[in-house]
Formats: sequence, structure tokens, C-alpha cells
Amino acid sequence: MVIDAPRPARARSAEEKNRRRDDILRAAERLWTTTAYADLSMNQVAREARLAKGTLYLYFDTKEELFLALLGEHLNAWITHTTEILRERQPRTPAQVSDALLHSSETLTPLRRLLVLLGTVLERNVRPELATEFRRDLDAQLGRVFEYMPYSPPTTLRMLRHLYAVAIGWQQFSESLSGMDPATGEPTRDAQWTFQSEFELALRSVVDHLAAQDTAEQNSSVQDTAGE
Amino acid sequence: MVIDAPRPARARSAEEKNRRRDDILRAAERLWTTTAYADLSMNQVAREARLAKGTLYLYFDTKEELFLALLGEHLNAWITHTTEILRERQPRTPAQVSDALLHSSETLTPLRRLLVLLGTVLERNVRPELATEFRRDLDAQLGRVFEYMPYSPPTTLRMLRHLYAVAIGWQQFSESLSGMDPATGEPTRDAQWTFQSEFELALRSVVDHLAAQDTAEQNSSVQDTAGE
Amino acid sequence: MVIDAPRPARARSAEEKNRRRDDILRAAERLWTTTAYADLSMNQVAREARLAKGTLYLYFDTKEELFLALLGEHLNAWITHTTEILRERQPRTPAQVSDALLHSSETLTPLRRLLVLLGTVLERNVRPELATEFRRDLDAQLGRVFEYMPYSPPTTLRMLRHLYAVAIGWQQFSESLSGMDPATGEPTRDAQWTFQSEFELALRSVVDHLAAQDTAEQNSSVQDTAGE
Amino acid sequence: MVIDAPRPARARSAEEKNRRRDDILRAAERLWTTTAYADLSMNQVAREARLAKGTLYLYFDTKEELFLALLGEHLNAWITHTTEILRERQPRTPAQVSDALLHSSETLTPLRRLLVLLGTVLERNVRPELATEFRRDLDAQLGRVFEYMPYSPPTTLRMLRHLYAVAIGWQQFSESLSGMDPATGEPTRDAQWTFQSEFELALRSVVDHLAAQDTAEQNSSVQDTAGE
DNA sequence: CATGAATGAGCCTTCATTCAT
DNA sequence: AATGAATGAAGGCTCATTCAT
Repeated sequence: MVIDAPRPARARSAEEKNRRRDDILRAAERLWTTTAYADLSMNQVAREARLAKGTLYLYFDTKEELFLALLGEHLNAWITHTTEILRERQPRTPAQVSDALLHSSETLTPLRRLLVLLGTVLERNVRPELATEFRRDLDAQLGRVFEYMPYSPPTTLRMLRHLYAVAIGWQQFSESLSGMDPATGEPTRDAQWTFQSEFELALRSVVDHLAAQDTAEQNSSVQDTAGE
Repeated sequence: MVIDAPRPARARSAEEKNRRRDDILRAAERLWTTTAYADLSMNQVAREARLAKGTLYLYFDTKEELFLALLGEHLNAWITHTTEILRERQPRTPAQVSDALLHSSETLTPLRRLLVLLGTVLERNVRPELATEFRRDLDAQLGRVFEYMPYSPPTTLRMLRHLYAVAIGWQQFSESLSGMDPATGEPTRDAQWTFQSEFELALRSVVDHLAAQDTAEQNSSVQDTAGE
Repeated sequence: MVIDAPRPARARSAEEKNRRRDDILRAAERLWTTTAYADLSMNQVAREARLAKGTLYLYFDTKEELFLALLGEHLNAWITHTTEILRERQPRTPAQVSDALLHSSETLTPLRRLLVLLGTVLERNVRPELATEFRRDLDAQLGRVFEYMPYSPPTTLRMLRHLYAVAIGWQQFSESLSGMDPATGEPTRDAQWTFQSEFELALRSVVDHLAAQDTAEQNSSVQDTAGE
Repeated sequence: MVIDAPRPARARSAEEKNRRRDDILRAAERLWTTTAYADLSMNQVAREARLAKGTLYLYFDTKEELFLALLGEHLNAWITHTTEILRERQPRTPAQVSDALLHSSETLTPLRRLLVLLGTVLERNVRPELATEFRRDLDAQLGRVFEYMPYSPPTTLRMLRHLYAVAIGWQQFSESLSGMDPATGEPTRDAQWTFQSEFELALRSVVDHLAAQDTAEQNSSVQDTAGE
């Protein structure tokens, strides 16, 4: 019935294979914005990508690897986006840093939901080597952020991790307890708003705190040096 | 391994039934510490509890309700424990409050993992009334904490929510990315330590922040009153 | 919560036991008018009878025996009712006989549905002796009808069997194919009407036919006798 | 018992798929002749068809749809067979029509049992569209019979419906009450015979009756026309 | 007699993955 | 490279029946 899909024309070159891999990821992404992981079958992904189920397994060994790859993409995109913003703004004060990070983290619900997945079901049923590679790559990507942040790399890394933790923590929160109106069972209208404002508060608190620590450390190391 | 358990063959009285219900929860808990939710079948729980599968369904309508009940237990225990500590210490300063909360939140990994479940799979396939009751009960329980905290109830509630969000955020974090040694794939020895120290930092930051806000608000309302 | 039920006061005498047995049958009957056999659990029957599940099994060995007993009751009631009508009307012509039988068979949907059950699920999982007794009793009861019918017992028996067969045949028919509107899937408004009119036609046809046969046989036997 | 079946491992073409679908139907049919519907699990069907359980669900969405398809097959076969006979015989008189229909309905026990199912359990748990299609298709098929019957289509349809009702009525009858020897509990040797002869009597009666009505109606309509 | 907690075989169905084509 | 039919383990859950109380 559906005619307008001249898709499966054998991906021969590496480039074509990448394109096909990307098609699958795009299909998974489209479904992911509306469907919970458990309710999302490989069958659906295949249909959405207009490919056969088996083809998916030519590009991803398991369902989990597929979504891990999707997460990787989103993380990279976020890092790129964040780097961009930091380069433009060159933030100096903790408030500026928080502003920049907050700005870079808006409308990232899909990413946050994927991050929640990471600790829940992803990394099971994934080739260990792939998991390791994923982390290595992530670390490398994060390195790109360092040079635009006014703090030492360790401090920056901690900040980013807190950003991560707080984001998924509040994501989870807004999806569960406070996400539903206790009376009607309907999703609360201001759950999203709560998420934003509390996420902001937590982030600013932590950034301030870490920034102060970082400054103190640098001063002390300067003094150490001065004392030599 | 399986030794015959001296247990009444039939739970007739309400008390016995509560005990049996508890048996089931304990069995689920034992398995839960070592097994992911998706890999944990009702069959296993039944075996672990030395009961027939059908018996489980006399006490819990669905798998989800069983684990929701387990979460409820843990939450109540935590609240009780926390109330206890707060009553003993009567913390005044933000630092004291943070100390108390940190102390009350040690060794709560199972609770944190259950909380992650809450937003992920629990509350699906649960009678809506039960979900509502769960939230109502939780709110009521949280109320107990208010009177021992040196801040206004709204501020206290926000603090507890941040505690919740930060706890599950770092739980997730430590279970995924940093939870494994990049080289060996083994769980990092210091993942737990990282969790503790970063969780502490985040909590202190937020408590300080909120406490300052709270004080400001109270002062301004005092001034308002004074100005009348 | 339900207080107004002082039921389970131990049925000691035979009479009390009969009453309790009847309670159960009445409960089953009430449910049966609205619910399909497969959707009707012993639990429901017990609740409806305000008795414990186990108590049902003191009076009926299996679910099937319970409903077989219910069918027996309905059959007896029908036979009694029919005998009554026949005694009053003393029908002579086939048309009168058909009229009487049709009148006695109105509004018997529950009975017809039970008869359908008989060939489908009842008689499985029933003690063979009970099944035999059921048939013996039914035959005996049917004997009561013979003396009020203007035909020989064998002919009368055949008529009744045809009545039975045609009744359940059209019952089944009106419950399936023609029972639903092909367009909307809703139960057809005139399914009941179809049942009545076609049932009447079939019954009259068969009664006429058998009556003619019966008369012929009697004449011939008279002639035989006369010829002696 | 189980000998390796030379069957294509995968049904690729539409034709092969039809064959496989047929395999499943044949397996279900074999079991159906000896087993009651409720005692007949998809597991058994799968084993009998030498397929995995899941494969069954590639061809039929539910157990009920499988048996509805089986019924459809039998009905079509019967209609084809009947049409054939009618075409050959070109019956004119009611007796000839009855003869033809009786001949076409011999040895149809499986079909009759399936028809009983239809009103009892089939059409539950079936996609409504499929149920509707089933009825539509049946009506269409029945239309094929019309042109070879010497009566108006409405009369013919009524005859066929009576055939249906009487067939399942007597089927039910012979399977239950009179189907077992009251003494031994064994299936009566002459149950089949009773079925045949009484079914014949009922059918002839109804056909005669309806034929007379039909002729009367045609005459009156002729007269109406003549009167114009 | 009455209870209702406990049983457990068995149900239908799903879906990630494999592999013949 | 692509397909999609086939797999089959595993799932949650039901309910007639039993039996300890």
C-alpha cells in the first residue's frame, strides 16, 4: 500500500552504510520521543525506518546497543552545542557559567530520558568493549568543554557530572511523584516548570560551590608556588 | 539450601496475613538487591518466598504493585529514621541540617534504586487509586519531618525533593558511566565513594542555598509585619 | 462492610441444607442471566451467595455439577409448567398442541442457554453416575407430559426432542451470526423476534409432520386390530 | 510417531504462506475432532503443526481467530458442495430439495461442532472487523446457493437458516442427553442414527412448510400483477 | 459445617534474536 | 546486503479446587 518508499537499495559504500545506520537512529529517535523503552519494539523501529527487522541487526547487535548509540549521538550533540555557547560567551563568573550551562540544557528531555535508560537497562546486553568505548569517547568529548570553562579541568568535570546527576534526578522526579496531579492522576501542568526552576537552583548552588572551591585551590597553589 | 521453614500453613488472622505479605516483600527485596527489575520474575519471587505463584497475587494485584509496596516501605523507613535523627540533633544551621540528612541517607542504595524504578516502570500497570494513595501517603509522611527542620514547610519540602533528585541522579550516575572501570569493566572500587562525596557536595550546596532563601523570606515577612 | 447478611449459620438439618443448596443455585442463576459460563467464576457465585468458596464445594463437587443442577431445575420447572398448560387446554389438533408448546416455551432464554451448555461444557468433569441420574430423572419427568398429549408416548417424546433441538438451534443462531448487525456489530434489535417466529415455524412444521405420522400409525394399528 | 516432515523451512512466497497457514488449520482440525475447544491449547496445535507457538501467531492473531478461520473453511466447503449438488440435481419439488440438502449435509459433524462454537466462544476475542467480514463473506457465499434453488432468495435463506439451526440443535442433542447410553455412559451406537433420521424429519417438515408458503406468496404476487 | 488462604497447572501472548532465502 | 518467517523462552496472570483452621 505504501509505495513512496524506494529505500532498500543495498548500502554498498561505507558512506551509504553510515547513512542507513543513521536512518535507523532517526527512526528510533522519532519513536523515542513518544514511547517508553519497554513499549518500543524493534519491530516498530524497523517499520519506522522502513527496513526489515533483520536489517537492524546488521547495524546494531542488540536493541540496547542501538539505544546506546542514540544516547551517544545526543551526548555529542549536547557537548558540541555547549562548547559553542561557551566559546561565544566566554563566561567568567559562576553566574555566567550557570547561565551558559542552563541555556545549553534547555529542551533536552529526550537526552535526559536516555540518560536514565543508561543506568537502568542500557549497558545490559551490550558488548563490554562497546560500553568501554562509549565511556572513553564520552570522556574525550567532554575534554572539548574544558578549555572554554574558567575552572580547572577536574572542577569542570565535576560540574558537568553534577549537571548530569541533577538533570536526571529531576527528570525522574518530574516523571514520577510530582508528575501526576494527586487528585486527578493527570500530568501536572507545572511539572515541567518545577523541573526547570529546581534544576536551575540546584545547578547554580553546585556551580557556586565548586567555583569557590576551585578558586580557593588555585589561590593556594599560587601561594604554594609563591612560597617556593 | 532450602531448609523447611516453620511457617503457619495458612495465614488466617489479619496479623498472619500481614506477616505473609511481609514474607513476600522480604523475598522480593532479597532478589532486588542482586537482580534488575526486568530480570526478576514473579516466579522467582514466589520461589524465594516459598509460596505458589498464585499466592503472590492474593497479596499484590500486579508485579508493579508489589514493588511499589516495597518502595513505600523503604520510604517510610527512611522518613522514620530521618525524623528520629532530626529529633535527636535538633539541627539549626544549614551545615547541621546537611549533616543530619547525610547521616540519615547513608547506605540507602536499595531505596535509591527503587526510586529510579518509580519513574521508569512502577506506576505503570498499577491501579490509579493505589498510585494516588501512594503519593498521598508519602506527602503525609513527609509532613512528619517538617516540625524538626528549622525552615518553613515549603522550604523543607523543596530540600527533601532536592535530596531525592540528587540521590537518584548520583545513583544513576554511579551505576552507569563511572560505575565501571573503563579498563576492566569491573565496578569501580571508588564509585561508592564518589557517590558519597559528590552527593554530599550537592546536598550541602542546595541546603545552603535554600536556607539562605528561607531566611531572607522570613526576614522580609518580619519586616513586612514590622512595617505595619 | 456488608453487614446485613447473617447467612452462614450452619445448615444442620436436611431441610436447611437444601435451602443452602438452593441459595447457591439462586446465586448462580442470577449471574447466569447476565454472564457467559466462561466468564462466571466460582468466586463470583460464592460472593453472590454470600458464602465462602469452599462452601460451594460442600454442595456441588464441581462447577459443572452446579450448573447441571441448575439446568435440571429449569427443565423440571419447564416440564411442570408445560404439564400445567396441557392439562388446562387439553389440546387435540396439531395446531393446538403447537400453541400450547409455544406458550410454554416463551421467555426461556436462560434454559436454552443452559441446554447449549449441556452439550458444550457440562457433562465434562461431572461424575458419570450424576450424568446418568440426570438423564434418568429427565426421562421420568418427561413421562408426566405424555398423558396430556394426544399422541402416543413415542411420538410425544420425539416432539419434545424436536422442540429441544429447534430451541437450542435457533438460540445458538440468534446468538451468533444473525445476532449482530453486520454493519455496526451491535446486537440486532430483531434477533429475538427472528428467534420467536422461526422457532414457531419450525415447531409447527415438525408437530404437524409427526402428528400426521402418529395418526397414520394409530389407524394402521387399529386396522390391524380390526383385521384380527 | 514424529517423522521428519519435508517442509520448506521458511514460507516466503504468498503461496507457501498459504500452505503454512493451511498446515496450522489442518493441525487444529485434527485435534478438534477429538478434543473439546477448552481442552485444546495453542501449545498442542503448535506441536501438532510441528511449529513454534509464536509462529501460530504470525498467521492468526488469537486462538479464536484460528478456529473462526477453520469454521469459515468448513462453511465454504459445505456451500461449494451444496451448490454442486443443487446444480447437478436441479431439484424442483420440496422433497427433491430436502433430498439434495440432506445429501449435502451428511458427515458434517465437525462443521456442526464448529457452528456450536461460533455462538459460544468464537467471536469473543476476535477483531470486530474480522467478525464482520466473516459474516459478510458467509452471506456472499450463501448467495451462490440461491440460483439453484426453486424458491425466492428470502425463502431459500430461511431454509438454509433452518437447516443450520436444526443441524446444530440436533448435534447438541446427540452430544448430550441422548448421546450417552444411560446404563453404561458410553456413546450410544444409534445416536448418530437418531441424529440423521430426526434431522431429516425436521428438515423435510420445514422445507415443505416454507415451500408451501413460498408458492402461496408467488401466486398472490402473480395475482397482484394480474389484477393490475 | 464453614471458611478462605493456598495451590499450581496451565493459559495466551510477546518479542528480541536468528537464519534460510 | 536485505529480508521477514520462525523461534521459543519467558512473561504475567487466572481460577477451579483443596485443605488447614
